[in-house]
Amino acid sequence: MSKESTRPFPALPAQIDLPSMEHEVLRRWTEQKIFERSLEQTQGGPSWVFYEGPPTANGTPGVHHVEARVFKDVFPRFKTMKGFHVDRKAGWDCHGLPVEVAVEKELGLSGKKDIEAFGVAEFNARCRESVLRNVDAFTEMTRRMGYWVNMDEAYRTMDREYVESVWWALKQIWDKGLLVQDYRISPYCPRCGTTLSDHELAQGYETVTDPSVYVRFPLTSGPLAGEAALLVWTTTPWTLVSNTAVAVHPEVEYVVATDGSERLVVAEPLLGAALGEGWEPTGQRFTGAEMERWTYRRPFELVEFDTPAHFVVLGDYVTVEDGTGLVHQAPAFGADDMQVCRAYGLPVVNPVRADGTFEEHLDLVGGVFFKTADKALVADLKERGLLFAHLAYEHSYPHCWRCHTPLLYYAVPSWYIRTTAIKDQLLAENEKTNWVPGNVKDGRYGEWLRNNVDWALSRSRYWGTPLPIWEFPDGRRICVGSLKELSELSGQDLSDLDPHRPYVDDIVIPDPDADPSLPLEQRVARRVPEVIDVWFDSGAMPFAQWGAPHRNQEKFEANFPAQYICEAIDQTRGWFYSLMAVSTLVFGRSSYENVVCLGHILAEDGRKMSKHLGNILEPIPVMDRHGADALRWFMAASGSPWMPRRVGHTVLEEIVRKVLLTYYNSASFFTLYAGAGQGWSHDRLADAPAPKDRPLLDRWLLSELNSLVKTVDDALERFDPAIAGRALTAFIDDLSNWYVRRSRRRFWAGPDTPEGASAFATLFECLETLTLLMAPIVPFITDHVWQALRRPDAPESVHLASWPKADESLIDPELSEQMALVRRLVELGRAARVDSGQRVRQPLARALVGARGFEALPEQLRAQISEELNVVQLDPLSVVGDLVDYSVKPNFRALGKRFGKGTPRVAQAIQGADAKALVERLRAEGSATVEVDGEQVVLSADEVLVTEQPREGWAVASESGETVALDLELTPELRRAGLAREVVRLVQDARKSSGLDISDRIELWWSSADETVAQAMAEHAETIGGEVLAVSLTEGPGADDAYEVVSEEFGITLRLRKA
RNA sequence: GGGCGUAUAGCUCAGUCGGUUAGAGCGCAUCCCUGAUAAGGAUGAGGCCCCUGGUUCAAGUCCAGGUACGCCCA
Repeated sequence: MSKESTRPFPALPAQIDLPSMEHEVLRRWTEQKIFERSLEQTQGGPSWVFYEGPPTANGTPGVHHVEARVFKDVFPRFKTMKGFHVDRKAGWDCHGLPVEVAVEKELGLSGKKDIEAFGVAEFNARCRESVLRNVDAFTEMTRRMGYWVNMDEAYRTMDREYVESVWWALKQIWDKGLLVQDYRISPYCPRCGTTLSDHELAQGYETVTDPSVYVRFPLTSGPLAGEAALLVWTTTPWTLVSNTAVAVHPEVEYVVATDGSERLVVAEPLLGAALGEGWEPTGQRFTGAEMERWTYRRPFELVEFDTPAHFVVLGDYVTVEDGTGLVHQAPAFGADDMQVCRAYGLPVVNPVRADGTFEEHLDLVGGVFFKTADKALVADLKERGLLFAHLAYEHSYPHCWRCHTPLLYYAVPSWYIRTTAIKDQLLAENEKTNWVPGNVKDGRYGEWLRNNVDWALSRSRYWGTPLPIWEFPDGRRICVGSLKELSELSGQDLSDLDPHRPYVDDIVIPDPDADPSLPLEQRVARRVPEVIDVWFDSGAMPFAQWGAPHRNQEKFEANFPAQYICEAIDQTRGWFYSLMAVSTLVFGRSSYENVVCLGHILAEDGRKMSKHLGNILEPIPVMDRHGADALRWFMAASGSPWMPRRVGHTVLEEIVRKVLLTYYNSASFFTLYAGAGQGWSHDRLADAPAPKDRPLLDRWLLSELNSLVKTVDDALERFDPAIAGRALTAFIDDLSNWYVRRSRRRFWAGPDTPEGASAFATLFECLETLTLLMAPIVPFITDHVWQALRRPDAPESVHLASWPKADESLIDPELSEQMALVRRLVELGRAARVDSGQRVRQPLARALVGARGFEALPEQLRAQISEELNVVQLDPLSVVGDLVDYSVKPNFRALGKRFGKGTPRVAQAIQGADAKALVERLRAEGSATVEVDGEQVVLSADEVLVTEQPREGWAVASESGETVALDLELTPELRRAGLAREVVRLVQDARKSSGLDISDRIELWWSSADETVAQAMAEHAETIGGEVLAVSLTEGPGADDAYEVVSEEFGITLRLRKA
């Protein structure tokens, strides 16, 4: 026997302050380097790759950040316990507009002009600083919540090595011809001369009145050429100058209508709304598809078109909500227009200059501000007889949030990645991906992929990865894949260059073949001004986190692809997409196999958390109040993680009480008794009876435990910790509120008795395994409990231990069923007790039970019922014979299988049969016949549900065909036994309130004027003495210094003192 | 406007393969326990399973349509 195995069993005090326990555990993890050791320990094992989706280091972390971080922690811990090596490299997303906006606010700047006046170098330095500040806040939260991730070697998307990797990837895409420049329609403020982000756009909607004009476009080809005109509606007459086409919906029906003098084409559903009174359909009708490529005469001949245009095109986005169902197309001023016209190879004609005015040379509108031009244009249309109607139209139109200038949707040259070229590949990669929950794959994400549009990559901003494209004055372009390459091209050593603006903008690439007599500017390539979409940064993380391929190429290869990633649902079009797209573009395959997407976290009031609403829950204060474990359990195992969930103090308190403290109290109970008296130690496990030789209660718990291991393991393998959590909660409840409660006496008896030996072994084994199973979800409390419970040769931390395996031989479904019946019967008995007004301490003579399976219950299980209900005898209801009423119901589940359509008739026959006769035959012969439509049908016992109830004189409770009836007749003997129980309780109370230790022996005196009490005391002296650890039990007043209890209710005075 | 999701007790949520007495926790009411005890437990009340239609011997569960809400996108 080793020295350590004889140590007194360490106690877990009944009271525990969870947050301070967690701080202590955190300290120990750091001191003993538990995380590092868990990685070393699995070094040789198979690797399981996890990618950290970098949180945007913008703003401080909120509880919603805890959600994904819990999931990012639970599965790596689980896999680690299973022997996998799970490298966990943290990362921070550093670039992007939100960072810029925050810094702008800090500096009191407003817009790009301000930033440039302030200086891009200084501005970007401030952005970097802001990011670092927030990284610190995230680091602290991450540590506090127990998320094990290597933050010392975190990747940062703003680091030189990272940017270089991104450049490399862009060059791969460039080399494949998929990185191209094209127009992009962006909201644009002509006064500020800048495009606006979606976020800025949302702030600037104002209600304005615009002209609403209906214009005739006379047809020049097709069946209606020269006879009719298309009627087109627009609220932006100034765009008619650039009219390029007219879009119709392919499936909408268009009709020709006439007022007797002219013919117009409109969508049928809008006929009345667009034309008003006096117009009749001519009967001619066409689907949109039939009208494709009909040509028409354009409204204005002010600008040149170098390619054929001005015909009908098909667009799915056309609606018949308002207007005429025929939509004027000006691709320079509308995203839909751009997309539709591009598909027809139509040109992008844009006569509006960057300041919002029309080009000077144009007739009618030259030099006029775009909005101001409406008036002259409408007047001209009217004069030429093209204007059909002119109304005022009030609607909400975006304005610049800064200067209130109406915005222009404007074609701005922009860089795109032609993801549409790899769409099929993306769909194929998605097919191979395991999505949790599964519906995202074909739903939200699949839908997004199927409607894939090219990735608009460039941003006209400052704080981002600069687009590494250099351009010569003659238009030749070079895409640069590394600083080394840039050094070679530029002829200077740039290995220390900060690859951000403005420094990178200063690097020029000389043209070796250029005529040296030209001015310098004409002989060098300069970088294009844009930076790239931050989503590309994060999508590049599989290789960029290692700086690959410029460095650590082998690390990248060993960690690609990932087995697991996880973020909230809003990342479907964000990181989930960029990660898959970048890898598919560069390597031809996706970079992840399993992806879990979580629902959002809401405030307790069901709304989004926002400063404005004042319903924000700060993560660290929450964890310091309820504990990180409670928050982790909530995130992992409460409700359904795929759905939006509300978090607040109430739910967390419930988790603490219901799950964490119940678990902890069971462990604390165990250590209390294991440390009492002679004590229990791990070497006793070897002496304990084999599981199959233990009492049924123990075998039941071990059966439940091993089922639990299977359930939890299976659930975690399927990335569903909520299922695991529910099973764990149920087991904890079984353990605490049935096993421990029913076994108290055996623990009290100590580990030296045969029953005690089993009880200690069983409870220890269950707590040990339960602790392992809970460890990935609630790593603090489990490691704390582990310290008290662990065997001498067990690892120092539960997180260094191995995941348990289920012992299937201990799973006994029949026993499980039987115990479930026992517990249902106990509940019925308790209900009957409550009805009868007889408290449980008063023994009753007997209970009668009517329930399927009752007669087959082993004696040990019946004893559980009679002890729990405190009845002397337990009998089947049938013993009272004629005093029982029977009722029968059809068991549809069983009947349905056999009779199908005939089920209702058989069911009716059962309900109509003589219940008593039917039951008696079923009991006697195992089958019975009923008549159905003149035929005899033989029924088996399980096709009929029997309920039996005694007629009178009993306290009865009955549910779902199961009945418990209590005999309420009290004999004097039973009353005395009840009194003895009351006395025991009084003494136990007194022991406690007089401060005695649980194993202290006492001297006990009693006196009573009641003859019945005296008789009870005499009769039950031995039992009472044993229960309360009395070395003596004497009638009389007792010692003066003894502790006294007087019970008027039972007419007895008791005195006790430590022996 | 499009896509996706959700709707079950006052509240938050489970509900397996479709089976006829739909569950849990919180809250509420009434109690119990008092050697796990600043805890714990029992019992009870409380249901248009969103609506309409369909499939089926049988629908909270499957199908279609609608309504409401949420998210993403326009």
